[in-house]
Amino acid sequence: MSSFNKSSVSCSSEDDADQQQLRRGPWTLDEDSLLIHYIARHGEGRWNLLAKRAGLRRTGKSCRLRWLNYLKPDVKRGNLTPQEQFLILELHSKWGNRWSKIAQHLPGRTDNEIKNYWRTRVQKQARHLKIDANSTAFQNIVRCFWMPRLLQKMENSSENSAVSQSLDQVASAQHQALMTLQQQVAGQGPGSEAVQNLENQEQNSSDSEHCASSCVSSSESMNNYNNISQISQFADYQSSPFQIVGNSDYNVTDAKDCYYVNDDNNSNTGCYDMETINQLASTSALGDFANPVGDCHMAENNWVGDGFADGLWNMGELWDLRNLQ
DNA sequence: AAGATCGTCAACCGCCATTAA
DNA sequence: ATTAATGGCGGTTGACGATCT
Repeated sequence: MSSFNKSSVSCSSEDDADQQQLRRGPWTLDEDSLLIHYIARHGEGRWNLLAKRAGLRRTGKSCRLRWLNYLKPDVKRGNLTPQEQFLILELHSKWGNRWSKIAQHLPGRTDNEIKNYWRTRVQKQARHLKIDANSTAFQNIVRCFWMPRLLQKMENSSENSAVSQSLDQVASAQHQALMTLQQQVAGQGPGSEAVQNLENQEQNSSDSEHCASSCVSSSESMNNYNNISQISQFADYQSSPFQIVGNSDYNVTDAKDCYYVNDDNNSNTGCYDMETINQLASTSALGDFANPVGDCHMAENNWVGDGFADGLWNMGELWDLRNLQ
């Protein structure tokens, strides 16, 4: 932490003297307490002034950051749920590194946290695969492997692990699925478009529902959302987590933290939130979605876990897959 | 057991947009 | 209209604990 405690050159002016006294680095409990109590009494804003009046030898920016990212009461801590991870992946595919915008759709999560998640978990996988995290190939891998796994995980958790598969079954299913994938990919031309081709092949399949259940594809992911919406049609509309609304973009309402998702073709717009996704995961219909059958069928429960790096990508097998590209 | 390496995440930095004077 | 202050955002850094060798 020594690098944070640089002392500035002494100066006669008052401002510079203040600067010299500014603290950096990790916040102490006392500082946290000062900030919390001051904001409780006077509210947020005017951060530079706040810092001075609260007796904090910190920059206004530092105070703001500490409050927004850590001290604010509604800041959620702990591991991101599969639902949250799913949303991050989906929203990032749509908006890119617009962390703040993405964070608006994950109540209690900060842009910093989401950014850290992306860099430490998602980009790491891209690095291991030696693929650019922004490449189409990687995005397709995310859609075809990661997101369905998250949905599966959501479903599994919603079932309270009542139904458990044996490890042998899981390993066998995944192995079989991978073999299928590899066969498909091997049949494609060279280059990083292999997975894309695979996905296209899926999309060109005559069985559109099968396709939808196999990949969560980005520009096409909205179609899958529509599939979810279709699924919702089977439910009682009063209690359905989806609502049809006229919004043309992702949006969030203060009242319900509800996500309005519209596809690019201006058809159905689904409104859903974390709870919604949870509910969906518990439906048998989504079960099909979350448990892809056929060409992209992967069934390893641990692919998506609290520790992403552990079993999520099954790196060796993805390596094989990548090498076939 | 100890050093090296890795992963996570809080915090900082610089830039830009907005607002107030 | 201009300028300084402030707020917000995305990128980056570095401390520290965990894991590996």
